[in-house]
Order: sequence, then structure tokens, then C-alpha cells
Amino acid sequence: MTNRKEVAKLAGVSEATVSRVLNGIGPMKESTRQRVLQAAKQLNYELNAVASSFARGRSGNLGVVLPHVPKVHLFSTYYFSELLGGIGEAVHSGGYGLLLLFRDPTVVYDYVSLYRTQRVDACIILGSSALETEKTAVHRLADERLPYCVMDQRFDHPQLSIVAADHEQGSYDAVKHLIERGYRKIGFLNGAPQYSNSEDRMAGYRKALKEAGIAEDDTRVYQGNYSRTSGKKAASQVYRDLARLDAVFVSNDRMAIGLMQGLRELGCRLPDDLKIVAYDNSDAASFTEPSLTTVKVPFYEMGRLAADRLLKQLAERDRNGASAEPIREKLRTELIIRQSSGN
Amino acid sequence: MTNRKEVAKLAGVSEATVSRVLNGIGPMKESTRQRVLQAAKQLNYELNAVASSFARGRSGNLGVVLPHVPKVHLFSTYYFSELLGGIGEAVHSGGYGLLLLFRDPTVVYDYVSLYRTQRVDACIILGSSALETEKTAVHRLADERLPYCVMDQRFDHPQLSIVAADHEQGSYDAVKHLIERGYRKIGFLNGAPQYSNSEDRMAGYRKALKEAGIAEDDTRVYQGNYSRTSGKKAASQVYRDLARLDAVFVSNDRMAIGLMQGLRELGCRLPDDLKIVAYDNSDAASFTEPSLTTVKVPFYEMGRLAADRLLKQLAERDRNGASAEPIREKLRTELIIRQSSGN
DNA sequence: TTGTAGGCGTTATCAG
DNA sequence: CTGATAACGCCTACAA
Repeated sequence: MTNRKEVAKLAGVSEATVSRVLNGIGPMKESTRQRVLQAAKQLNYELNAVASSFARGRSGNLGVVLPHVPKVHLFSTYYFSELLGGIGEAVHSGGYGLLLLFRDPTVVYDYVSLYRTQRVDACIILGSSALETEKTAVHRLADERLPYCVMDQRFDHPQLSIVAADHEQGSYDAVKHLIERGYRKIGFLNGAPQYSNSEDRMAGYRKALKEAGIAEDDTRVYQGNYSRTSGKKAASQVYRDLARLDAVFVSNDRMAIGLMQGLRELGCRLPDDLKIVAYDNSDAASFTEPSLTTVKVPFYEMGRLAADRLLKQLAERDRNGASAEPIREKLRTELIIRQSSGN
Repeated sequence: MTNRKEVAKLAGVSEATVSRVLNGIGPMKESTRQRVLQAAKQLNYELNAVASSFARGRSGNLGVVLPHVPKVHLFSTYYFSELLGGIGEAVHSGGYGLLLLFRDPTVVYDYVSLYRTQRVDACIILGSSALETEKTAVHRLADERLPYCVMDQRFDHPQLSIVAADHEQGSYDAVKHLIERGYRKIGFLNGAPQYSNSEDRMAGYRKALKEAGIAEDDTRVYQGNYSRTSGKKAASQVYRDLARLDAVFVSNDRMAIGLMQGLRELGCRLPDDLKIVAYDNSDAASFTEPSLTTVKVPFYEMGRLAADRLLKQLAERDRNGASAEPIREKLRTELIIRQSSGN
């Protein structure tokens, strides 16, 4: 492995000059620059990223923490893949590395350790939940004023860094759409309760009902876990309650797809027998039969935004040592009307 | 940032001993071990990964090179997300880091540079094509005997490291299935030609026709690029040729979905008017209407296999300096029969 | 504009 | 079983 010393020798300059040229730092004579570049090329030399990181005390990586979800191919999920794509774009164009960090389900995760071991300069936490251990772990990050961002999970504390979508509003819009079309017996198939996500949807659902003067009815609320399978499982309950339901609001497209499959197998005709509004606007939403009326969430943009902000914080910190202000962003959703809601 | 020296002092041992304890290397007295562990915990000390990498001369990362595909959210693609998931699983359980490397479309990529800069110890190349520049870049990796693996792209040279699926066989099976059901006018909507992938499918298609004594007819071959949009575009041509077609074999599910959407908009009834066999067995295949008969490809396993092999090579190399044997694997596909082929 | 030199936190080799 | 010590390759004041 050819190193800086050899290049310096060949170019007839000091090692420091080699570094300056390759990092484009400080003023230098063009002729020197050329000589160094020439020598580097001739020797096939490039900066050793690990050594640079070491000397600089920064890894140059942004970490993305991924949850462990049993039996699910995480990346093949619209939610995660879009978030990751957005993050990737920002990280790439910011010149950082993107390090994927897989959570081990058996271990209490210590985010701070990622920084202590210097594997990342900042990190984005996906699939975070409201579990107590999780909450303390995130608080620890905030206490240490480390650059981090939690994705789409609300905590009560206003000083935590979070990029999220406004799921209460999104859900409200979805349910209101059904109400406006004249449906009043509206069920709700929600996802796993440990995400604030799910609570927010519930809040939006309730708000819309209340506003329309429709009494809530817990027996119309079904519980899934965002998987297609859970949607399919819910089908039998929904089918049983069909007489008491005009429509169902479903917390994501995957569950809605499962639900529709299940209902159809039970002999339902959709959307005639039941109107459905789903959530996410994944690719699949446009080609199910009937196509899904659904709430579009800008996951890609959320990922990009979070990463952009973090990189800016890092740059700022390197410039003047400023410690990070919390990132607080809540993005808007948009209702996409298709056939499943009876149009 | 607390470092080894402080821990050594607190534990009353040398720095070397601290390292040995934390790396679990060599024999040591249990009491010493405990003292060191105790001190480390008390000081909140953990090994600095960057410093370790530096001293060891290995980054501890496996890189995954991602192609740039304009206007496509790469991760939201069944193909890439499954591959990535498999790679992730292997890398994670192997204790390595997973570094995502985004190709810049404007730059000729030099894979060797990834190793020279020490950003990765090994890498997996996704979305590789048969372009000349790509071929030389990969050959360079092989010449340098670096640990790498190309995913699902065949090159003529038998010494290159590749994990692939047997797409010729898969395509053959698909077309044969149609022939066995009595269809003889079989079209083919293929993906972008710069992937060996696509050639192989073509070969399988031809082989099946030939074996059944069906004359080839180039006017029944349509060109897409694996995107849904391209499938939808092809719909008008296919529709025009409908009288000369019993069935179409489509190179992936996404295009098939686009094709079906397009055909339906033109007034086709599926599968009555046209039988379709697709490729990939993505999640969507089971909930399109009609559901897709398709060729299942073990992308996840392919990713895992490639990563596993590379990690083994790295371990081997660290143990005895052995330089890597090329990885050569071709995995089997499986035909999944659903409704779109007329069942 | 360029050179000198100290330091970054480990690993690994070699003694003891 | 443990300690001392020389790398590792680069960055960055500071000096010239």
C-alpha cells in the first residue's frame, strides 16, 4: 500500500504538502500542486480514509439504525425502503458514508456507544418505539448533545430531534373523506400500539368522528401490526361485523391489501360491500383491485430532510464547535383518492 | 473521550493488557480481567473502532455498491431490497459493518479505489452491467485478487466472483409452462439488454420455443427496462398484436404489472384475453388481479450467500494470508403458478 | 507558500 | 500471564 511518504519523496515535497494538496487546503503554488498530483497518480496513491478518520477523530459516516422485525424483510417494506432511499441521497451528495446498523433484538441498544466507538458521526434511528428502554436510550443521546435524529416517532419531550409526518392530520383527512362521502359506520384497523404513529392515527380517526357527531364505538376498532398477514387476519372479524360497517380506515397499505385479500376470499365484493381508505401510498396502492384511496406520506423526503439536517449540524460543529439544536420537523401528508373508497 | 490509557491506570495494568481483555485475546488471569472490565465500565470506556481499524489495517466494513437508476427509488425495488436484506443479515451476524456505496452516474467507477482508500475490506456489486467500462473495472478487482462479488451479472471470464440465479432455466420453465397449457403464440417482454440477466432470459425463452418446435418470431419480442412504466408502455404494442398472441412472458413482475394495467385500460380482460407469466415473485405478485404466475428468484438468499462467502474469505485471509478463490454460484429458481397464466 | 514535529488510540511483537 | 514499545498514515498547529 503506497502511502503519503512515498508520494512526498517522489514529488520532492514534505508530507504535509501532500496532505494539503490532496485535501485542497490552504494556498499553494500551482506547480507544487501539479507535481504532487502527478506523483500521486504515478504511484496510484489515494488518501487512506481510515487513517484520515483516525487523525481527524471523525468516522465520516452517518449511521442508520434499523429495527429488528421478525419474519419481515425490512428493506422490502415501503416505509423503510423509502426512508432509506431519501437518507441515502442526502448522505451521498453530502460526501458522507452510510453505515447500516442492525439492531440486535436480544440486546438493549445503547446509541451513545455508536459515537463512543466512533463508528458514526451522527445517526438516524428508524423504527423507534415508545418503549421505556427506547425512550431512555434516546434521551441519553439528547443529554450528550450528540447529532442524531429519530424518525417518525414522537416522544413527549420537546427537546428531542425528530422528523415525522403529521399522522393525526393524515388520518383525520382519511376519515373525513369517508364521512363526506356519506359513510358513518367507520371502522379502524390500526397498527402496533407501541408506535406514537399508531396513537396519532387513532387521534385523527377520533377527531374526525367526533367532529361529525358520530359516536365512537370501540368494537369497530381492530388491531393489526402493519403486516399484510395481520390485515388478512383482521378480515374475519371485519367480515363478521360487516353489517355494522360502511367503511374501514386502515393504518397502512400492506394491511389494507391483506384485509382486501381476506375479505375477497370470504366472498366480499369490494368496494361495494365495504369502503376502504389506507395509508402510505406505496406503489402497490395503484394496482390493487380496487385501487387504494390512501394517505400519501413523504417518507423519501423525510429521510432526506433528516440526513440533510444532520450533515449541516456536523459541518457547523466542525466550523465553530456549536452543539446541535434539536431537529423538529413535521411534514404534511396528502390524501390520494382512488377506487377503494367508492369513487 | 476516555481512552485506553486511563483505563489502564485505573485498573493498575498496562495498556496492552486492557486491549487484550477487551479483545478477548490470549490467556489472562481472571482477576485481572475483572479489574479491567470494572475499570472500563466505570469510565464508560469502549474500544475506538476507528483507531482499531487504523492499527489493524482493516476497515471492518463490507461495501455494497449500488447503481444509479434515474427516477427510481432503488430501495423500493423488490430486486435490490431483497438482495440488500440478505446481505445485511449475513454482514450483521458476521460482526461486520455494512457500508452503502452509491455510484455516481457521471463518474467511471474504480472499485479498486474502495480498497485503496481502505473504506471496505470487501464489496458486493449490485446492478452491474455488461458495459465495457464495467467489465474492465471488475476485471481489475480480480487481477488484484481482492475480495469482491458481482451480483447476478454474468461475464464471460470464468475467474470472476459471481453469485447469480439461473435465469435461463427460470425463463425456460416459465415459457414451457405456457406451452404445456397449450399456448403457442408466446410473446416476450424483456428488460434492458445491458444486463446478462436479460440475455439469459432470452436464451431460456428461445430454448423453450425451439424445443416445442415453435418458430421464433421477433415481432413478438418487446423491449422494456424492468420498470413498471416501461411495462405499461409496452401495453399498446401488445394490444395491437393481440390477435397474434396467446400469452406473454415478462422479465419481471413490475413490468408485468404495468403491462396488465395498460392492457386493462385498453379494454382487455385478463387472463382471458392474454396469459401472462412474470418473473421475481415479488410481494405484489400475489395480490394483483389476476394474481401473477411468476418465477421465484431467491434474491435474499443470493445476497446472504455472497456476503457469507466474502466474510469467510476475509477470515481465511486474516488467518493464513490465503488469497481469495473466485466465488461462483448459480442458484435455482422456481415457477410459482397462479392465475395470470390461465389457471 | 512550505516544512517540522507532535499526536491521534490502537495493535502486535517481543521480552520478561 | 503481563508490560514495554514500535509501528500504523494522516492532520494540524506552529515555525520558517
